[in-house]
Amino acid sequence: MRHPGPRTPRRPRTCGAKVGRAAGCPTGLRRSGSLSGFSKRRGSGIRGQVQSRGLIMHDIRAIRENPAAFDAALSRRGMSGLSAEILALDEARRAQILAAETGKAELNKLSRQAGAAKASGDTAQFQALSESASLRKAMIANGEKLAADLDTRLRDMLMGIPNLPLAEVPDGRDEADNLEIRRWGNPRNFDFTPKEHFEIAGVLPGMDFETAAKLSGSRFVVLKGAVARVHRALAQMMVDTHVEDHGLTETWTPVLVKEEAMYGTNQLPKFAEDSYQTTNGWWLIPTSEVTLTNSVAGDILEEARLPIRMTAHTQCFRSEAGSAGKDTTGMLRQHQFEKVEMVTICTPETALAEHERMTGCAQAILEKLGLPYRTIVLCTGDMGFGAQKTHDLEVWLPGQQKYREISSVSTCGSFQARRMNARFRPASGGKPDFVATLNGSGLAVGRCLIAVLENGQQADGSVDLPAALHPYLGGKTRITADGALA
RNA sequence: GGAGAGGUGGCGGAGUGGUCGAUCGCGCCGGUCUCGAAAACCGGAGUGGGUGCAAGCCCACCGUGGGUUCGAAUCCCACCCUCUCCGCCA
Repeated sequence: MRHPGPRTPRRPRTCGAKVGRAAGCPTGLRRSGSLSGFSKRRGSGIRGQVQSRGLIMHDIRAIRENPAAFDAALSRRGMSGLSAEILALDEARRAQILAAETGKAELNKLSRQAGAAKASGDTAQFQALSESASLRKAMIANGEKLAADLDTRLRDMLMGIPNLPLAEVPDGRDEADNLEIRRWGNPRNFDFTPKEHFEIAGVLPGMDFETAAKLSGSRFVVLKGAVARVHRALAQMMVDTHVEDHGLTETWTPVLVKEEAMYGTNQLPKFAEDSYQTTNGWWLIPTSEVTLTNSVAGDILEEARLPIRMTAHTQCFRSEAGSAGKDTTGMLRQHQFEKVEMVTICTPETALAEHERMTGCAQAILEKLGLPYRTIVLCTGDMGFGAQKTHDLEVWLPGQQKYREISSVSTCGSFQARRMNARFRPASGGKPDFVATLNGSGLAVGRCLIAVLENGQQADGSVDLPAALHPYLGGKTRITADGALA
C-alpha cells in the first residue's frame, strides 16, 4: 500500500474503483480546480475571476475585529499566532479586489456607452468606445488574476487552521490533561484473570484474523457464527434505540463520496493520508459523519426544520497511517469497521444543549448493555481538528484493565457549516446564518463487541451476553465455551 | 453502455447578444379592507463579496469550467448532473 496512486479525477464512472492510499500530498488536492466545485454551490456567488470566494472557514471579519482573541484561542491548541499573517493577506486581497472591481466597473460603463452609441447609429463614437474598452480590458486582466490568487491563498490558509476551542474546554497538551466528568457502572470483580477478547475460548472460533490476513492483510478480521451474530445484534440494537428512544432519523448513506464532501467535514485538506481514495477520485468515508453532515451542504434550511437529528449504521474505512504498531492484536483498530453514527444539524444557540443530549444518547447504549464507562472532556490539545468541544466515552475493558475510547461526541459550531456553506433562515426573519453541526459515535460497533465479550466472559471461557441483546439473538443469552450461541 | 430531452430565483415557468439579477404565476412577508379570517387591492422580498459612519454605490452569480464579443442567461467548446426509452445488472 505504498503506491499513492496517481489522482485521476475525471475518469468514466465505469472504471473499476480500485483503491489506493491517498496521496499524502494535500497540495495536489487544493488546487482551485477541485476546491471550486464545492465552494461554488448555487447562490454562493463565486467565480474564479475577480470575485472573492466569499465564504471562508474561519470568520475573517471576526479575525479582523479581534485578532488577539483569535490568536489566544489558537495558542490554547498549541499554535502560534497566525492573525498577523492572515490579516496581511486579507488586506492585500481586499486592496487587489478593490482595484480589479474598479477597473471592471469602468469597463462595464464603457460597454454600456458603446451599446448606446451603436443603438443611436453613431458609428465613429461606437468605434472609439469599443477600442477604449478593449484597452481597459487588457489592463485589468492581470489585476483580476492577482485578486483571485490572493483570495485562494487566504482561503487555503484558513482551511488548514483548526476550530477554536470553547472557553469552557480545559487547557492541556495531550490526553493526560483530559477531564473526567462522569463515571458509570462498576468494573466487575473477576475471580479469575480476565482475558482479552481474542483470547476468550468461546470467541476463538468466531474471530478469524488468519483468514482476514489472507484476504486483506493486517488490521482486518473475519467474524463467524455467534460472534458475527452478536456484532450484528449490537448494531441493530443501537440503531433501534436511537430511533425509538432518542428520536433520531434512521439514515442510510453511500460510503463513497466526492472530494468536496471530505473538505466539508475537514478530512481534507490536512488528513488525506488517513483515508482511502479510489482511482476515479471518490473517497471511502472514515465515518458517516461525512455523509450525514454533508447532506445539508449548500442548503438554506428553514429554522422550523431544525434540529435535524440523524443516525446511520455504516462501514468506515481508515488507513490508520499514524498508528503503526498500536493495538495490533485483536480487533480494536481495523482498517474497516462498523459504526453507528449520530449527526445533528441545529442552530448555534442550541448546539451545546444538543451536545449534552447526544452524549446522553451514546451513554444510553453503554448503560443498556451494562458496560462500565467514563465520560471525559477532551482538553484543547487532544481535540480533533474540527471540534469546539468534545466528550469521549471510554468503556472498561477487563482484558486490558483499562478504559478505552468507544465514542467521541463533538460540537463543531459553525466550522463545518462554513466549509459546506450550510445555513438556516432564522424564524424571526433576517439573513441566513450558518448552522451548527455535531457528530458522535453511538457507538463504534467493533469496539462495543470487544467490550461485551470481555465484560461478559466467564471462567470457563463462555460469555454471558447483555439482556438488551437477547431479543436480537433469537432469545439466546450466551456464547458457550466452544463458540456456540445458546 | 446506447438513443433522446433538459438544467433559470422557495416552486412553476418566460426569456436566444445591449440597464436582465432577470417578465409572469404560485408561495412568502408587510399594509389596506374586516369583529376576525378569506377574497380583493397596494407594497416588499435572492446570495456572496468590495467600499462607506450611514443612506447608498460597485463587482459577481441563470448546472460547472473555459472561449468569442466593447457587451453573454442568451453564441461556441468541454465537463457534470437530472429525466425518458433500450440494453445490462445486485
